[in-house]
Amino acid sequence: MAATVHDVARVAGVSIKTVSNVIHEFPHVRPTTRAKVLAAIEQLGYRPNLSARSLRSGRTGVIGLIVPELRLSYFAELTDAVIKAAERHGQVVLVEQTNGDRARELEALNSPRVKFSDGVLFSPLGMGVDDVAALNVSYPLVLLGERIFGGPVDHVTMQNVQAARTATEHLIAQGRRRIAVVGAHEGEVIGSAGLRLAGYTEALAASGIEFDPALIAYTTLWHRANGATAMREFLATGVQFDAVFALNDTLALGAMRVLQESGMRIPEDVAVIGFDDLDEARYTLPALSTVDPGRTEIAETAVRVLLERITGAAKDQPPREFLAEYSVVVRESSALA
Amino acid sequence: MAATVHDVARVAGVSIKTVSNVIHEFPHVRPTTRAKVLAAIEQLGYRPNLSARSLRSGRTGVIGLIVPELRLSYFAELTDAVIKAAERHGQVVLVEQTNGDRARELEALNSPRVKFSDGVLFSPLGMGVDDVAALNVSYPLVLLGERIFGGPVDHVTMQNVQAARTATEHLIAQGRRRIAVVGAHEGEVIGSAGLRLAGYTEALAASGIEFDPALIAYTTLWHRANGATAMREFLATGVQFDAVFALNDTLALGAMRVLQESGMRIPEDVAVIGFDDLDEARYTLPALSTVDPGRTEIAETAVRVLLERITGAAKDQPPREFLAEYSVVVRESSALA
DNA sequence: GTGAAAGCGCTAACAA
DNA sequence: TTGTTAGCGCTTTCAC
Repeated sequence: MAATVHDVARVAGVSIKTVSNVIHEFPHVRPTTRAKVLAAIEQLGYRPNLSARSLRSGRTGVIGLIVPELRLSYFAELTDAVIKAAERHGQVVLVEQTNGDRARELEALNSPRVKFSDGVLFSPLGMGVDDVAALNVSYPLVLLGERIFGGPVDHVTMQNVQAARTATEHLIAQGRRRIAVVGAHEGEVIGSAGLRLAGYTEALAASGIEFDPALIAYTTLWHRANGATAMREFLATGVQFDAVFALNDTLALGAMRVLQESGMRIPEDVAVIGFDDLDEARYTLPALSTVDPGRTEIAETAVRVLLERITGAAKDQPPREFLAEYSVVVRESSALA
Repeated sequence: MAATVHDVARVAGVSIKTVSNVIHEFPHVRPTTRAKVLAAIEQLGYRPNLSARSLRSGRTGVIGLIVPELRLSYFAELTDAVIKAAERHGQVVLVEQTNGDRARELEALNSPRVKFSDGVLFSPLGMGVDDVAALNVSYPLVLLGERIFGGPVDHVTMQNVQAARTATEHLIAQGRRRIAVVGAHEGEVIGSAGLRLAGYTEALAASGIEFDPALIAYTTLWHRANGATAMREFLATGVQFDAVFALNDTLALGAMRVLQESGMRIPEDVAVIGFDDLDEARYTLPALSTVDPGRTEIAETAVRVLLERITGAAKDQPPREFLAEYSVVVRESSALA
């Protein structure tokens, strides 16, 4: 079996307290003693048992991250950023996937498995404002995304409405007037789709452009295939448009593919802009214009805020709301030379 | 503070053993007693402390996954598959990133943080055969990828040489003779790049096509930008080619973009095939032909094999090698209508 | 069918 | 400067 502090102490000829002192780099240990202990640790291949340590300390050094699916590039890149941010704080990340399914999200929140972590970052997709009560959990929880606002926990998110409005204004500034939207969710008000659509309509209104329901394509999940399907339906109906605002990059890529297949030129015939600033948006042909929603900042803020709750540093604070800075990234797909 | 078994026992008016019996669904508990205990659990919001439980049981139910970067789609999709496979076995996954950096990989193997898990799935990129000794760790470890073979641990990988050979043969069957390679690693023999290149040369030899070093592009990391750069260099040198075998899909996408920019038609002028079968390969324009290396099978096998080691079910087995089934997925980028 | 008590490996208060 | 010891919350053996 694995060596314990007792084994180390015995081999080194000291007490376990001394071993502990060495491990924790207590200042007052005689160099010779320290050397003996280190030698014993080396010899036995001793590794502290983290279960025991955390039972004692009440902390595990693990934070949970609950996301829909790593297959969705946005969440892969978010998870990447969260792991890196956590690492800077000496924390390690346990990742659970919910598939964006409401029932699984609710279950994940109550799953004892997640209790291994000191706290949880939660990015729901299926849950909505009606489920806000489910966020009342007994462990530190930080909410991500835009499904739920005004909940009982800290919330880190992006400026969806503002950013979508700026993106739309960019298209309008390019002289576009018939701007199609891909990826709306029927009847949604809160949520990425609803908020981004709101930003779009705000921009139209501010420019005196009439909102045309025929230009709004509804999809369920934001997969590439849905962007493609939505675009095929636009083309089939014969509705005229000179720009596309895809509510995320993945949809944009699917839509671009269909536009190109049909012989449309991007951006000459149709300008396209996405949302998320995925790595791949930079390398498509044409390179995809998009909105950088501040993903890295979101990850860093989320980890920092969660740790403030875990350590109690933010004990007396009411639930807080953090908004990351966004920027519109103009690339080839929306910029006439 | 959080409730413990003692609190539950007190509220229910029973002993902690009875509480434990209820939690573990021991058969011989009187229904009325059981109900009382469940009520107390509910009332107190009791959740078992997993640190204590795992200290006792020696198992955490956590498996570690060490990968280069989730930003690389291949690893995002692999991680997705691993989490899903682990979930089927009631395990949860702790993800660490190494950036593919050798030093960080070595450190991750010895990091006590990873010791929280019962065992580890390790996918190195920077380490090589010379580092095989570092795999001698004191916890269950399963190796993924193709950087190290014949190590002291179970290894789950793909049939790189065979699959690359089949992919190349597919291009040859389409009548291509000047097949460029994108993504080779200078001097590498073991590793995805080396093995896939070997499959390529095998296919050429079998068809009596001469190997032309001018057709091999070397890159460091397999990012899209490198595929693009490699292709630009090909075009600059003026070397003739009628097909491209990109050693992974991401490189293929970068290369395709440059080919299209330069006015080449895919697949008429240049056929392109990648490797990995990423989700996105299905939705590019043209849809990318690729090799499905059996990622899901790899994830499932890896989790199963690791659990066999953790539980001791495979205690007496020597290190084993598992190869997933692969298949060439022919799409538009390599198939003349 | 239920209770009492030991101990998993570690940390830290207290003693020496 | 180092040693002794009491738990952290849980499971489980052994009594009752």
